[in-house]
Amino acid sequence: MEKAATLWDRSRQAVVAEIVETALVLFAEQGYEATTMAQVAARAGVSQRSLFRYFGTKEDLVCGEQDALGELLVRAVEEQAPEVSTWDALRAGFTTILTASNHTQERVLEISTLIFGNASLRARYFEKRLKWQKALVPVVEKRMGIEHREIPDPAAMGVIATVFACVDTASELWVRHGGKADPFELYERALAAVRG
Amino acid sequence: MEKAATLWDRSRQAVVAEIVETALVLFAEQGYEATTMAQVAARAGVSQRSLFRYFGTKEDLVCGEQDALGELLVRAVEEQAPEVSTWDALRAGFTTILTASNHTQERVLEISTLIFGNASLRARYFEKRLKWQKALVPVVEKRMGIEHREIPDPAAMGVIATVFACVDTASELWVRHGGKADPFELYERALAAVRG
DNA sequence: AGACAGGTTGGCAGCGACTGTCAATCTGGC
DNA sequence: GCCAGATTGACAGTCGCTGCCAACCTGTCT
Repeated sequence: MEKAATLWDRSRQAVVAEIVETALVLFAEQGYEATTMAQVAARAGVSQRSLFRYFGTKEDLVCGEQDALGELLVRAVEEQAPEVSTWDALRAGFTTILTASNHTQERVLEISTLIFGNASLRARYFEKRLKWQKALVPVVEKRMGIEHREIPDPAAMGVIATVFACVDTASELWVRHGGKADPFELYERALAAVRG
Repeated sequence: MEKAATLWDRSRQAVVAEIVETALVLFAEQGYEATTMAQVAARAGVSQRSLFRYFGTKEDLVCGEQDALGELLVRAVEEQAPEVSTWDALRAGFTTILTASNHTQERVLEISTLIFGNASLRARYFEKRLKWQKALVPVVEKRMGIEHREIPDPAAMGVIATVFACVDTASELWVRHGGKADPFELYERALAAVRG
């Protein structure tokens, strides 16, 4: 069963990757909004119904991998040594998911540009971001020595939200510079302005 | 023409307010998602087509006034004395729009709870927030003594994004406390944790 | 008063994202 | 080869939203 499951998983993963690829081509050709799910299904050679079974929403065609990245982020922050400051731990987490991404920089830029350029994709990304932030709260609280309650502490939440804010700032500027800027430096400059 | 226009505006505004009221009642009864625009139109006594003319989207039934608040925010920050720090100027802006809102605290809480509890409303709010942030960039750059370029400076953007992050943190916690907490104190605690 | 022009409304048909359902098909294990 | 379970595809339907057109209401000019 083990081997069968993974084999099946691999073939499914290949199908998913191929669908994503055709979708991205179509989005690049005609734009995200102007491309219908029917078109994607037709060109990918699956029925519309199956397409919606693979990707629950149109946005998932672009943002589908973010769940995995979120878990990775939380784990990376968790595994930072206790003497590392909260800020450094969070930055390390983001460094991890950036380097762990198995895409070329061009692909990341393409997808980021797509996301930043479309309202519903931005919304989708934002929702995922919120989940990541929520998952980080206990980790950061522990690191800051704050006891966990049902309603979190504003300090922990504020720090997390701020780091995400600076990451978003850096990402947006990186996209607007067409990838021709160092995202880490942008992040550092944003955070430096905040922390004085 | 002056008087006629305002008279007409007033009647239209009354219609809008009444529609919003019936919509909020329906949302409270059955939830946001489960309420269809057809239901709102029927109970408000207008055609579905006209409902969509008053409110371009379902989300606008809840988030409709945010455009005006955004302009108010930008103006308030702009009008702060130059010797006021950027952080204080931004906080003053948010204080302004909070006190300028012509709703009772209960109504603000009701709407905020609705928004924080639904993904598409959150998305809508987030989009508006992005517009506010964008509009604030030149104002804050000027205040920080940064020359304005086509692609903004990460320092200004980071500061703005951080203030919004802390405002969001405070808002969310305020909602989760059922309004039984001081939102300003929550904001101060979040920002204090960030700025050390 | 009556015709005329402007904007407002309602109904209808349609699009696109998304879902439930059910039959057809494919798969792995006996 | 056959059966059970999973996967797929086709179809119809819901809901948010838009374009279009005819009806209507309002104020104006003659």
